[in-house]
Amino acid sequence: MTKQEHIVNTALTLFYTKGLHAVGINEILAESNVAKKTLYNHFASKDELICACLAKRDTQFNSWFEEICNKPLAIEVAISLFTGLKLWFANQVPKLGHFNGCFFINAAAEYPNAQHPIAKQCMQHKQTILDIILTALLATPELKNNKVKALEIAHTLLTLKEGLICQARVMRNQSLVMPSITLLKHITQS
Amino acid sequence: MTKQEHIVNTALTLFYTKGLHAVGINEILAESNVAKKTLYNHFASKDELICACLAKRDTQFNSWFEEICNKPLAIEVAISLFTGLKLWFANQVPKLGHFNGCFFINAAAEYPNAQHPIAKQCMQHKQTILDIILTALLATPELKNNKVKALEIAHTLLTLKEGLICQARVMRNQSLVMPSITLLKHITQS
DNA sequence: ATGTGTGTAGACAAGTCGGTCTACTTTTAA
DNA sequence: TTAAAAGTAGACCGACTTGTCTACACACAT
Repeated sequence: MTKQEHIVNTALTLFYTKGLHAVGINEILAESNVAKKTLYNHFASKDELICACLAKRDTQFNSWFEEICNKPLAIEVAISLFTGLKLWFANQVPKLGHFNGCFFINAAAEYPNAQHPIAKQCMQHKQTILDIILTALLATPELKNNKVKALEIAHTLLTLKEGLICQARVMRNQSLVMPSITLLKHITQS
Repeated sequence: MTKQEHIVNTALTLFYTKGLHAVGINEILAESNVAKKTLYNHFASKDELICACLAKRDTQFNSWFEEICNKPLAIEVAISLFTGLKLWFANQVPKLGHFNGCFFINAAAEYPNAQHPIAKQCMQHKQTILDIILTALLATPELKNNKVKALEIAHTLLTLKEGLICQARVMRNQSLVMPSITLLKHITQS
């Protein structure tokens, strides 16, 4: 593992756990046992380091997300999506780390200016997630010839996903109810 | 308007627009034309001021939310909820100010420690919102004798609401699709 | 009129922030 | 072997942070 990767790994954990503004450069240095000069050799600024962390999390998260969406039938995509989320919320997905909400929603909350590179990267991530769901749905026999309906279902599933993540984060898993399979059937069949 | 209310109003706008960590005491003082001593006469710390802002937003938001949930039939509650959100996202609800996502989700993102007073207040807000939806549903003839189903529907509507708010915030209203009325019918009837 | 709020203006303390820079050491490759 | 590259440790800079405190002004009730 290169120094650069090591810094990003440490920084990502801290940023995701405590928030972007709450973690200072010095804390990252202390935690990763790296000299300040080394960090600034690899990243021009804190913002650039944050962007690298977002990129890393994007890769990490999407690979897991593609896995759980990869099911042959539309209803199975939906069910797998929500059982996967449930596992994540219960900290049973090691590669995603200790659950602390959506890193990109959290990051966007700290950088409200939509033109900021960090905000843009968060937008991009959400678009990618939608694409992953849509691709999975379009690969099913039920929906491969109905792009309009597939897109509509993808949007609904995405909305439920984001809603569940926020509730799991803010409510700390209390008062969290997953969509029933009956509901998912309605969504994927109607 | 008392000095205290004036300070909270100014602080709330700044906090909601720019984020909690991003806004300093001095910026609030400059914007509100108030002396530092005056602020610290009314609030013991920045955290306490933030809590006062959360409380103010809670009152403000809930009064609007109760209005839009106050419909005689379950399906109307659902439809009214999402048309209301759409108006909010489009900045057409003056009393809620310029849309910038859910203040409580944003705040919780900046204070990940669940024991922190700010995090607790965010949790409380979400519980209240669930109660408002549930109360509205239990007042309808379809659901007044079915508390279990009413609670299930309330949770689903809440999840969709949170998901839409996050998407509207992160994606800046791009790629945002409201639940279809057909879907809402399924949810409120099944 | 005389004290008691409550307000203003802003200096100040003590610490943190991101970021630069120097001096020195280790690793690596020609 | 030697020179360049990449690392360490940490002093330092200026700006900013929350919060305290002094000195003063005005309003109002006794």
